[in-house]
Amino acid sequence: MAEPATPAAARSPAGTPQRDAVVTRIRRAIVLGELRPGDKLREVHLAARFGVSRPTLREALNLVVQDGLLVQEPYRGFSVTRLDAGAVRDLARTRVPLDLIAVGAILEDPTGRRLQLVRDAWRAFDRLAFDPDPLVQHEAHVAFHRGLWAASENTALLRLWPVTEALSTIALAQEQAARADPHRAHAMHAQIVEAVTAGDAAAIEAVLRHHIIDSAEEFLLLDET
Amino acid sequence: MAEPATPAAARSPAGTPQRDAVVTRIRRAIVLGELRPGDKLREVHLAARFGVSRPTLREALNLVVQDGLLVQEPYRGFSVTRLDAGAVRDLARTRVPLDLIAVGAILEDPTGRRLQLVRDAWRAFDRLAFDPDPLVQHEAHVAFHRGLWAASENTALLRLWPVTEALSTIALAQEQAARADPHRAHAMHAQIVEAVTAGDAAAIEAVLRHHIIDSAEEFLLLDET
DNA sequence: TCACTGGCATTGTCAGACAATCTGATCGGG
DNA sequence: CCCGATCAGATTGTCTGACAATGCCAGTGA
Repeated sequence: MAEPATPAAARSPAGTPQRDAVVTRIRRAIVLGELRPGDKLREVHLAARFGVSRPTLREALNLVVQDGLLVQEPYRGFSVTRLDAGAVRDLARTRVPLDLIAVGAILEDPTGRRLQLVRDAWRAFDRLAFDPDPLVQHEAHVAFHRGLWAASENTALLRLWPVTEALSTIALAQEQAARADPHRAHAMHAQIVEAVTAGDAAAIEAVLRHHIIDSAEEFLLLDET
Repeated sequence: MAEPATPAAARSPAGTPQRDAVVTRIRRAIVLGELRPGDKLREVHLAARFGVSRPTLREALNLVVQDGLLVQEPYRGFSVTRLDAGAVRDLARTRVPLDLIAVGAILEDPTGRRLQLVRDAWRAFDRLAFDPDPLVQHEAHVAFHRGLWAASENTALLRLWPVTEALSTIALAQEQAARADPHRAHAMHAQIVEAVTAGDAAAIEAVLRHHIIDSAEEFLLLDET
């Protein structure tokens, strides 16, 4: 009553719901490795840290659960998803055909607009690929792949993207130390754009497979021996 | 080790949080056509109808949003997802390759366990395909396709399933009237199981394509003319 | 040593309230 | 008569604070 020196409502940035801001901060914490796969999340602690109430925090957590970054067990709480070696292999094997669906749609477009979208995605990535902030690097990398799917203008693919992105993010977060070399990622993406522009289906499949399977292999080497 | 003598479970299955029960009821309402694509959902009304508080209801709604059955616009509320003709076509085109990934993994398994899982899914479907309750029919149909993906033992595919299922459900709900003929679905699924058992890749792709694209066409004929 | 029974920490849920925002209808001006 | 601005009601987003349900762990007794 007479002591609300800092009312929580004072700093609500009247625009986007706070919940979405919390979602972003949770994602960031995972990408940055502050929250590691397997970590348990305690609601009161996080709510205090983010300056929101528990109901709002829970809404945010549930959102993150649904695209796979977190898992929830009833009455046991939320924890960061942990992928085993098989899951990473499955992801790699599944992503290639999905990327090929996207590329197929891009090449089917006679107007060339979709190809232009790919080039736009490339330019955006190119600008940020060597940013000093590793979070920016990660987001640029992810945005490029999302852009590839978006360029297909396939709405079903776009719906599947968040799940795919979350799984990939976890896989990367798991091997926090051996983060992918930005130069290699840049070169790989350049090859992808080049192959798509050329329209050579076989080359596209080869380079995509190389990029994705290779990333997975790198992870598997660390994880298992 | 006494049996779960939970009397409080009068309105929700033992152990599972009420929120999950609400999620199920919302899904059912959509499948049954009580909630039609495009309908707005008012929180107070639904909370009263389901006998839960608004925070709990919102948690449930957010869960359903994430796999695509609902959409949420800030300060405008939740509404049932509506797919246009292009989205349905995209979905059909995207599902075929995904199903082929599953089938590929099933055929790769030398032990035959995955094939057995397919047959299990078929048996479960066969038992319920002609149930008088249309909801049971729908769930049996969906469960068969999920079973096909599950039989691949590909965890990435399993994660993608909820999104795919939600989109398919919406597409079906949209043409509430012209519900698929259960006999045809039964025959189609029989063909799929047969082709997978035989291991004939070309035949599998043909029958899958036929089943999925055909369902989509049926929808498109109603929607567009 | 091991099964069992508490207590404690954490999650699941509720109720009511208030602020922020959207919606639709009314009203004044061109 | 038509059109845009304004205002009240309705709806969503969020908070506080509390209580119930469940899981976890330590202490107890056989």
